[in-house]
Amino acid sequence: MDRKKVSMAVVKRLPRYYRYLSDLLKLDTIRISSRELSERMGITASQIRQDLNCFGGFGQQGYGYNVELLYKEIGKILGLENNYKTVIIGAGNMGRALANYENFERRGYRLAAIFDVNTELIGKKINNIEIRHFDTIEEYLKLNHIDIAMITVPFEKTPEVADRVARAGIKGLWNFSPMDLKLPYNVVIENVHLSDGLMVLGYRLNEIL
Amino acid sequence: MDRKKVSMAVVKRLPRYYRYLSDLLKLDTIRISSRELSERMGITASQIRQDLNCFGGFGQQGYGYNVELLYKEIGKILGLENNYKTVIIGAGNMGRALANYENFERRGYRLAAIFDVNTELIGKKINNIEIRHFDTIEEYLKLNHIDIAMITVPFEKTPEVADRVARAGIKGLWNFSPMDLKLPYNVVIENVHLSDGLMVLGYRLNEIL
DNA sequence: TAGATTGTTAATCGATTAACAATC
DNA sequence: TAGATTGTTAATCGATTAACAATC
Repeated sequence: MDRKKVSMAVVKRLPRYYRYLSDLLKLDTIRISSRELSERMGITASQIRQDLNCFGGFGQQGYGYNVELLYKEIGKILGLENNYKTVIIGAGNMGRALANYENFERRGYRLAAIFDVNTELIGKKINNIEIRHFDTIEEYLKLNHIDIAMITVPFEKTPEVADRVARAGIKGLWNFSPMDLKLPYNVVIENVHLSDGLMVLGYRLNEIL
Repeated sequence: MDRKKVSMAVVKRLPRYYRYLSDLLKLDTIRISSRELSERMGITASQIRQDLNCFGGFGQQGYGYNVELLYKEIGKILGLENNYKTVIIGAGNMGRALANYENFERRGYRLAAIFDVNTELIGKKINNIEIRHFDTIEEYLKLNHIDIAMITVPFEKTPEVADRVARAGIKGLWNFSPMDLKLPYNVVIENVHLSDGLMVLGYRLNEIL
């Protein structure tokens, strides 16, 4: 894939397009114009056409976009056909929430195992996925091809856990601790900062006060 | 507060500043220059000065910024001194995760109650907060001043639940379902799209493949 | 005072929107 | 063919960075 560099602003909008197209598919919509989609999504038709054309000409003049085709193409762009395999590290409430979150599986992300240090949990299952001891993570990653680790361990443990998993050769980390995880390895990191979002809500409430 | 309109780009960076300042405070750092902070955060010093000057001149020439003062000022800007009161709706894994998330409380958000429809849960407590039946939500909101409802109910239930809570006069909604919640009331909504973040991670992994 | 660093203006860069020729 | 709508270029807008005078 040697397409020109696409800006993060565009990339961050792709999952949203994907979601709206998925909804349209469910409504058995065959085709949609950029104008129609723009009205649903509350953005400009121009932006939609610009965004999509970063990746190719998926539409047809005079017709618009075929919903199913566009949906599949965006799925490919997002790498969903790689069928990423994931593990969750930390079987606390957040880990359990993620393990039960149907949306990931629907998008092609497959959860392979859950890890924790609590010996009482080892061997039990969450959503039919076995909980293993974190001490066996290196061995597990050696034997199984895993793409992404979702890290939902307590704040203080996060750097060490991330380091061990990255060393063991994982390619992507999804970090749920309120810190900007940075590692000296060639690993893609996405940080989820839940409280940051809450504070933006707080800011907006404060504004209209 | 009649300051000029501040762009969302700036607002979204505020919680991050707040977090870094909190870390500096813990390290007993008294003062910091925009250059020093910029190196820690991986952004330009110019941007930091621009951002902060949307809200006032918190620094001092030749000195930099007093960490504690700046921390408190950003806290005020984010509305944290309003001591927002929150409720969680949906006592599933995500609801429980949020109820146990210490970071919110530390930021001044106080959880007042949890609501669910599962009668087996009613009266029990999570993190010492009582679970109440969702049917009593209107009554509860009438008797208690609540600012924000965190909605962690199943996808299909989300629009109805949001509607009821908004009608009952809540001011802010924090939505965890993978949909863009929109309501015809004067209510501030922040949507958390966890899977969107995961898909951006997937995109980035796919890029370096 | 001299050095440091802000606050702020101006320059640059990038992202969004508008416009329209190409084409289905 | 006529109408619709894309793909794409050009114009605009906004956000980031650079520069420097003000000032502690």
